[in-house]
Amino acid sequence: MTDDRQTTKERLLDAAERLFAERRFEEVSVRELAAAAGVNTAAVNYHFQGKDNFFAEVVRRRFLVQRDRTLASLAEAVAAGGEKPPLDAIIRSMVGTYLHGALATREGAGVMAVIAREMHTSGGTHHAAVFKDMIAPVFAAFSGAMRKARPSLRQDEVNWLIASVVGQVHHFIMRRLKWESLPEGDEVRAFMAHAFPVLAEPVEAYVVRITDHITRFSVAAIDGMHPEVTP
Amino acid sequence: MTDDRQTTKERLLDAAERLFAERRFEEVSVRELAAAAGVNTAAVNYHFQGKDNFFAEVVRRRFLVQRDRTLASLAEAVAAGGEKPPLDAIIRSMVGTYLHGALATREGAGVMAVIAREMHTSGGTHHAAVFKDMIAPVFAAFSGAMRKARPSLRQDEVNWLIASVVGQVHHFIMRRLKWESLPEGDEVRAFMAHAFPVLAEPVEAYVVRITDHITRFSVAAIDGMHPEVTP
DNA sequence: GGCCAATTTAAACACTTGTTTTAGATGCGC
DNA sequence: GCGCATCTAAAACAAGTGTTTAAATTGGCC
Repeated sequence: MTDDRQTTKERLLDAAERLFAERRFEEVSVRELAAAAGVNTAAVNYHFQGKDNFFAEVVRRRFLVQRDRTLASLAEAVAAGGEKPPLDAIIRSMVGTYLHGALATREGAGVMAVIAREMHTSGGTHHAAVFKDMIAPVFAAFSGAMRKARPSLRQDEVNWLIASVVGQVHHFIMRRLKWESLPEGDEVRAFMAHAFPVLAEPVEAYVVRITDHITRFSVAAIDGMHPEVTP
Repeated sequence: MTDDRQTTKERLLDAAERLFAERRFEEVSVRELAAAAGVNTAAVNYHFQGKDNFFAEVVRRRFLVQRDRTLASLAEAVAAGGEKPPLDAIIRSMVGTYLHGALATREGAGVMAVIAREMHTSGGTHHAAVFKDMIAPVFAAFSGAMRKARPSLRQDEVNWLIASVVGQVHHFIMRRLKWESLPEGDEVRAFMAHAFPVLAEPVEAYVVRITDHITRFSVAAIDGMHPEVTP
């Protein structure tokens, strides 16, 4: 091999991360993965014993990093807030790191997009692992932080609120990904950009702007639905 | 043919509506569609000139009905409110009919699920038509109604608010569809039902409950972000 | 250098996909 | 009954899938 700076295994994982970011599992063929990595087709099966395992490995390699980043950011926001951290900071932390991880970071982008997509599908072998290792811990941490910020909230109320926040986050992630996937002259793309000029801005600006909107929208909603009893 | 109560064309359309409701376009094969309809495989190509056209026909047959139902419900809510219809009624109408159409009606369920899914994918030939005929008019009507209810809102502000509402709606639709697609003993399913007991209830109850939550959440958010100037 | 295991390669395999072909059945006006 | 257009049927087609095979190459170690 002329370029020995990476092993075949690593080249495959990197190429897969890139391809799976923009197309779903079934839409990317093994031959295409191998070609993008510049390796032989059979390498996928030799090193990973099948496409399924390979995909699982691609996801697993990155998403724990992203999860820990999210948890760390949340923990920081909680710690900075003292005994009763501000709700605003908690939601902003969650939404911000999630959006950033899903759209702006080169490393995590693929995986987060995968998760956001797989969340919305029946899913094969992977979904149990993704749920247990990624979604459940983040959900638990988010939930705990919110109850610290608003101790009067019941657990089931918190669950509803989180669902509304996550729904918005996913929607804006998908909206961006869809927009990016449309060709330059597409009329739908034009329509979207007209209604949402922020789509045309660089991804970092998009993330900041969306984070701000979701945070303010959600905090206002929570304060309105569950007003704090001011002594 | 022994059962002449439906033509081959109609049987195909009905079967397709059913199958496309739970699996995406590429996941359902022509052979399977034909088998489910009890017709020959080649019938799809004979009557519809290809799988793509067939799919487009399946969607088009129903989604205009759903669109008109949504617009009618919204128009009614606006009309009932007089000069300045209550925001609550408008959002409840939109969210309610959308959720109901997507989850509870046997006829529209498939198509709405398709749209909710296709909204979040690159999409092939269909997406332009879906956007122009379905999403754009509904968006315009929703947007107009909201500006009637809150005349002080600018158009771009309304767009942001609608995005947050729609994001929630899609999320709760997908959550239900995902839950229904999971097998009885699945641990993810158990986790979801534990955090959201309403998932275990009949779909009508689910729709009502979700509609209420999204409406109250969103109205509180809008009132909090853009308080009305009370003279 | 020579051996052996690990890796890479090109080819083939078994299977599924959407579509086309070719022949046959059916229904209807005359 | 005949003729004709419509429809259906089974089979074949070409292309693509994930995977396996079997030979070739590589790289380290004695």
